[in-house]
Amino acid sequence: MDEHLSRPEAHEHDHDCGGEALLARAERICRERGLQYTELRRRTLEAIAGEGRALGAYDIAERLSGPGRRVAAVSVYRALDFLTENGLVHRIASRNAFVPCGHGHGGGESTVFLICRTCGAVDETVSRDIQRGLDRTLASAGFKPLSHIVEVEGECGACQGKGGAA
Amino acid sequence: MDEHLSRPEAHEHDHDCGGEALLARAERICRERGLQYTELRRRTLEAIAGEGRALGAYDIAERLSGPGRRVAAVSVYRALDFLTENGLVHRIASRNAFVPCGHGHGGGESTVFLICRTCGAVDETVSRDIQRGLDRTLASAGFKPLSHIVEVEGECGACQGKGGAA
DNA sequence: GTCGGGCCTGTTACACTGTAACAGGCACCG
DNA sequence: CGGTGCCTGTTACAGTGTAACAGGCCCGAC
Repeated sequence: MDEHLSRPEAHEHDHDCGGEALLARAERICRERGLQYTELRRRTLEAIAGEGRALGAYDIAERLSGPGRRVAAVSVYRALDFLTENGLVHRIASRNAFVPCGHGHGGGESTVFLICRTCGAVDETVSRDIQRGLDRTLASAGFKPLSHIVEVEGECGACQGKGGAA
Repeated sequence: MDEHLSRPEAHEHDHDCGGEALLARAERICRERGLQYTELRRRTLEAIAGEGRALGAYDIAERLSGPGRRVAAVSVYRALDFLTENGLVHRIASRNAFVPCGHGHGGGESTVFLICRTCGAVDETVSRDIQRGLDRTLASAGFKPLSHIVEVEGECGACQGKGGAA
């Protein structure tokens, strides 16, 4: 099932498609695992979930800061570490930025990030085909995988329609 | 002291992991394309090729510097841009580091980087299976790819044999 | 109740990564 | 000789990430 995190066509409305679900999942996971769902962590997650594109740590820090409150980037990094370890956000290595995790990764499927060069939206999808290809390649190389990243940069469907593919 | 990680006999596959062939290819490519194979570019490439693991730009700058000569990182970045554009080195996004490009990428195959968490070696391989899976996934998502990265972190065959898999 | 420990956050400092802008050198061409 | 283009040196700075220490809070042990 394709679960698209963000669709630029829903521009006027704070498209947290999956946003509410993500926050609820965060709360549940922390409760289940006996972890603390602190305000900083919640607000960090909200900042990421409320954005259709990948956010850098310093961008998040800026969003969380206000007139009376300053959040340092280092605090954001710690919150991001926590959220990443618990499968609530992903790091986009090619951008040094973070996106919400749109689903609870089952097994046997590779997560793939589709990063639009035009509008900056990051779509997360999964592919059993890629996982299978990866498994075969790794097996033939005698390599034992612990983690992997697959990131594709290009043009999303919405931006192709808007004139990019004239 | 720096650990010298090149293991001449550790690999059984055929492509040359950063030796004479790459330097010869660099010279040929520059000649063919009318580009300048300057000393800085050559030495940058040699530094990368002479290492079994990924090197950061500042590591390279340090290696190229000496008692009478200081190479700034910014110069290394420019050389790396040149080498990357001409398919002589690759950037490892998950490490912010660079490795020699082990072959002349044909079409239809995805390049995959296998990064050993134990010894730091980076192996470059290609996979038609992964490319096919990627194509299918992108087609079904309506996404037009321009570039992509696939990086796997884990344990290489040599390190598994050495007790890592105990 | 108080003490102590663990966890979280604030703060400072610093290292690493990467780019912009300008100046100088060098080759090549008119 | 002067101009042009490319490469490199240099400085400055922005962005990314981590180490180390201090303070606050909760919670269990005493």
